[in-house]
Amino acid sequence: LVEHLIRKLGTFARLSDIDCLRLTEALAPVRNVAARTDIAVEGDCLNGTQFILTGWACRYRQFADGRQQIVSILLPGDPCEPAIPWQCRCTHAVAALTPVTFAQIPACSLRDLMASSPALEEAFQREALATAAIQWEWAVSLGCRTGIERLAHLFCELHTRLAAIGLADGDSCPMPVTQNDLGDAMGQTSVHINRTLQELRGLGLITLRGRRLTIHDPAALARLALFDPTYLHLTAGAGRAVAQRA
Amino acid sequence: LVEHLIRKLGTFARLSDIDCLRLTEALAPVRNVAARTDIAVEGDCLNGTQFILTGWACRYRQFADGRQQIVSILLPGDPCEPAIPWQCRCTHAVAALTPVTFAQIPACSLRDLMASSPALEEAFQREALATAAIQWEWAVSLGCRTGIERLAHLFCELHTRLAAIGLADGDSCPMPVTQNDLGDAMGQTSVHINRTLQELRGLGLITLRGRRLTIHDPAALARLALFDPTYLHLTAGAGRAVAQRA
DNA sequence: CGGCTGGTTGATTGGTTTCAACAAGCGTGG
DNA sequence: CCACGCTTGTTGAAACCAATCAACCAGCCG
Repeated sequence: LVEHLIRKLGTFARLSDIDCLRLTEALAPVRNVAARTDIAVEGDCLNGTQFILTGWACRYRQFADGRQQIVSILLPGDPCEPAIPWQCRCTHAVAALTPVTFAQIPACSLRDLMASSPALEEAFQREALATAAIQWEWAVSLGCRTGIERLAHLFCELHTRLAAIGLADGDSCPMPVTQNDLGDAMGQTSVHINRTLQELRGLGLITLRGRRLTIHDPAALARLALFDPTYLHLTAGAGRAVAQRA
Repeated sequence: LVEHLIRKLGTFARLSDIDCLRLTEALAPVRNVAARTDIAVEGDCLNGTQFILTGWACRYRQFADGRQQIVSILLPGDPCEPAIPWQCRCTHAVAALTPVTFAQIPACSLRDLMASSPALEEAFQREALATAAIQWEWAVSLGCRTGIERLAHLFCELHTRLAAIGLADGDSCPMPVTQNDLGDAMGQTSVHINRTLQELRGLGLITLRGRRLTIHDPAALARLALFDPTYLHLTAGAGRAVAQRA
């Protein structure tokens, strides 16, 4: 259950068995929620950090007029908020995209963990850096990639992130999101996502069916997407990434 | 010179005089650069964190075909990258928008600072959280705000952030960016920014002239922008913000 | 067998880009 | 001091990408 979290942190620092054990013990209340339910909402006062253990979630903002925007996609091992050992108020809601199990590390436990294990401290801090870079690149996509480039980039990124935690199967990976979700994430309508997907399929680059993505030509997809996996801060060997062969 | 940095961190934790002194001493090499020069470029290997002391900068990505996107605007007191005490590789370039003075805190000094002062540690960590939230909201703007809402939101945010470090003068603040910069930041062309600005002026909401922004109707601007300053994590009293009166 | 969600398609509308030209401000050098 | 060139801002017309609206289909589940 905590396997993916350990795997993810392990890409940022070498964790000892003790570290992993401590981490596991710190995950206080493990909870399950169904797809489409909120894990945290705007205004929540959190005294700890929630981590996604299994399933996919997203950070989003919704306006009164119905518009909504997904600003991050959270995969197993990702924290719902930056992992800092202080109580703070939630500014952007987090919702489950699929059934999700998540757990909280209370602020005090997190402080203990980081104080007692330099490796864990490093891992958390490097994770924060990687997450920030993902967020920057997300803005790049929304700001200046075309429709087809955006989608291609998202697929490259998600596949690479999944591969890093052992959840990709070669050039194939789960993609349990609706076209509506993709639209909310990429700042476009589901109608347009649909047409863009057809274009990607027509180019022979991907197959997306039954909540599963298969990338037929990783190098070409990465080229189209202007995808350079460097920003993910994945150290070599942490799973083969889409474009490392590009 | 370090006044703005201290002011900013001071909004996140109560710093003692000793903390401020130590912080000042840790800022090793202070440097000046002209506008339009790079402070860090993609691939740089940084063994410390750079902080903007005076002037404005931006984080951006540029593609071979000329497209470019500004993903963050950095104001005095802002770190160029998340402040973590580890060497890491720069994934997104940072450039000065105006003449800038900046300084580095070497990784080892940063570690010492955080180890010796819980207040500084808290301030840095809360700063990271606030920065993340700004980045999320940036994605919201790019993804689902209209042209005029985006610009209005940017002005609200920048004014509020400037006010928090004492750089706003009532409803007025510096805005030393070109329409081209605004376009690169908002994912639009400068031509369209120009027309949107005229619309904002026509509504009597703002004046933007001579690198200075004046907000005539803060409440109306915030309403138009769907601006809710909560996400900036500014504790009350840290400077009057645009929409706190909305 | 409904009813629902998610996916697909077509026609129309509209917001932005593009291209092009020109005006205004400003620093520099003749 | 003025002329020049550069950057920045402004305007207009045409082209285009994506949103909107609406209808329809497929699969799934109670």
